[in-house]
Amino acid sequence: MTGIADVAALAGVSKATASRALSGSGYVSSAARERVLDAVDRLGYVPASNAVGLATGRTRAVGVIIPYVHRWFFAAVLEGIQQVFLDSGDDLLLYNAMPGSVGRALIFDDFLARKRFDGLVAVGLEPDDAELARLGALERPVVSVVGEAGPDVIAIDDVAAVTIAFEHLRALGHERIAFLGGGDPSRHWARVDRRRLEAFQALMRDAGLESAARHVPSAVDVAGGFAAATRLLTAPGPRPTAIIGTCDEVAIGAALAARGLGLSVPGDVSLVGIDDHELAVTFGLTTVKQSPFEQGARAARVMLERIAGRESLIEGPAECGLVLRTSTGPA
Amino acid sequence: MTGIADVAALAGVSKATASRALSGSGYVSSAARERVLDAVDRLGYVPASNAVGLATGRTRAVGVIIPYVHRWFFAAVLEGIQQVFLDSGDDLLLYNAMPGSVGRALIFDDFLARKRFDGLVAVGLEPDDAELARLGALERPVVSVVGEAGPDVIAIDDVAAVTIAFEHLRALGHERIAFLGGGDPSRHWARVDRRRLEAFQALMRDAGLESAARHVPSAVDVAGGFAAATRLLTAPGPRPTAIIGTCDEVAIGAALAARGLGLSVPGDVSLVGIDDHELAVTFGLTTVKQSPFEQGARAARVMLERIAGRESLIEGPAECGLVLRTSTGPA
DNA sequence: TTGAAAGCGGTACCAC
DNA sequence: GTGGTACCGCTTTCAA
Repeated sequence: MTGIADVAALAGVSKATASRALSGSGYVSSAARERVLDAVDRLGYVPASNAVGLATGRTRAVGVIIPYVHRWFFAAVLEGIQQVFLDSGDDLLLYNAMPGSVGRALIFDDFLARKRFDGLVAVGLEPDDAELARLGALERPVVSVVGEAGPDVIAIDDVAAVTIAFEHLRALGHERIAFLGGGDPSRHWARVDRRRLEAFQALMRDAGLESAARHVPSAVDVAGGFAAATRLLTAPGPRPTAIIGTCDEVAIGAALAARGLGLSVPGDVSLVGIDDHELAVTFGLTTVKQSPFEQGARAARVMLERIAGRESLIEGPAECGLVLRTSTGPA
Repeated sequence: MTGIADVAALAGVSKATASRALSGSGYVSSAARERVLDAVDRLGYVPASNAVGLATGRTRAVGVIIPYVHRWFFAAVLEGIQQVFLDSGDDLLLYNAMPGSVGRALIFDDFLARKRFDGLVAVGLEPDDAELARLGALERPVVSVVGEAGPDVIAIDDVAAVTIAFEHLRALGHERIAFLGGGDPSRHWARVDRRRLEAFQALMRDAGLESAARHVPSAVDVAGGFAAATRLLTAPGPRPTAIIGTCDEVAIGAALAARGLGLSVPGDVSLVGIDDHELAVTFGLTTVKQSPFEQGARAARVMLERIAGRESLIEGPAECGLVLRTSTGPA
């Protein structure tokens, strides 16, 4: 292995000078610097990161703890995070902490304790108290995307998102509106999902439409939305004229269910989601768009600030806004 | 920070003994071991991994280089890999190397060169020559899942998979069969996709059905399948009675296209995919199932062997087999 | 502006 | 069995 000693030797300087020349800190004559840099690429020298880490106390790595990777939202967040760290030069340690899994316990009990990172980005974590304590013990910055694992949180305003969907439907004249989601039996996404449900209920109440409100709990994925919508649309009594899905996957499930039942969208029932999932365009789904990729990137940038010891503020909630497609129409 | 010196002091032994007691190598009296272990959890001692790394030359981390994270297949592989490393105790470094991106170049030029891992799992990598050279320079084991970045490759046999789909359709009496995929304009998944296309063409030829074969290139996702199927099904001339999608996402796109055109599945057209995507069941898609999660897990286990210096063999291609649902029927 | 040397936190060889 | 000690490769005083 070629180390900094080799570089120093080839450049005819001491290790100390070589180190300074490379880190850019401290005085080095430009002549010396030149020779060092030259030696570096003659030898193809790459600093041993654990040696650097040992000496500086910094790891130049960031941890990302995330419940799933196979859901659209999470995958996009992860890619956004990665992109920023790719050009800050930080390595990314992945911790896939599925709620309730043994793996998750291992991560909190063992992996995080090793502190192989300078900071931790928590995505949709929804930690319990014990987990929160672990995060605190880290003594390292924690930035969250959706879910509240510390002071720095990046997420859309769920109430605002639901309000946008709701008002769009109201403007089209809908009154019998249903909400799919909230109370996912598997308890994932629980907090976000519940916030959205409560926002919906409040909105209906304030509009004097409380009795026209419907709600079917749904697992937060396509199959869940399909099942929930099937129940909703085959239930006795007047059929709702519009459905809000707690996210696009649920709304897409609802679209499939409606088609399966021979119902036309938006003729018989209008559909709105939240997300702007990659499939939303294929399904013509009207939705409240958000950008998980951008949220991940923003979280990563905030993390870089925190690691650098800067306390710059987070500038408000992440953006979201209506994207009109063909799944909504007049009541 | 509490180090091994503190543990040794509290246990009343030397650093050397403490180290031995913890690593389990070398002679330590059980009395001493007991006291050390005791000290460890009184102090909540966790070894500093970079110090360990410096001293041993091992990182206790594994890199995973993967083109995407937001596709079903890749996400599942990643989760499979993570699961195994979670209980081997190895950290997982993620390198999201999207083909053609600047990030990918950075990864190959800078990140990998740091060698912060004991081995690298390459998922669907399809590296070019320069990239392959970089991997070689790593001097660390490389295990691939789909794509050929070294001697150890875990993947299904694409020819076998296509043959299964083909023979299923033939048994139902289909002759005008189309293949969607192959020649993805974005050039991702290029090798796999092409292998499947060629297998299809050979099969049709051998069955004397060459002139009944159709082929429409498709991007390897739902939107791509939708577009390709729409073209195929609205083209002049006799309509194919069956379609093989290069993967389930493409086949699902085709299902949506068929419905959009008022065609019934499988009445007017039968559909088969490859994968058993999580949406396949919702769409009733008949498919050649494979398990990317299991492939990832297997790759991780092989990696553990290689890191340990063992040369155990890979036991043949990953499994795949037909899953019958409702998207295929008699010609 | 530069170099010697003392760590950083472990591991492992070697003598006792 | 156990302890002293020389590294692992780099950064960072401190003195020159």
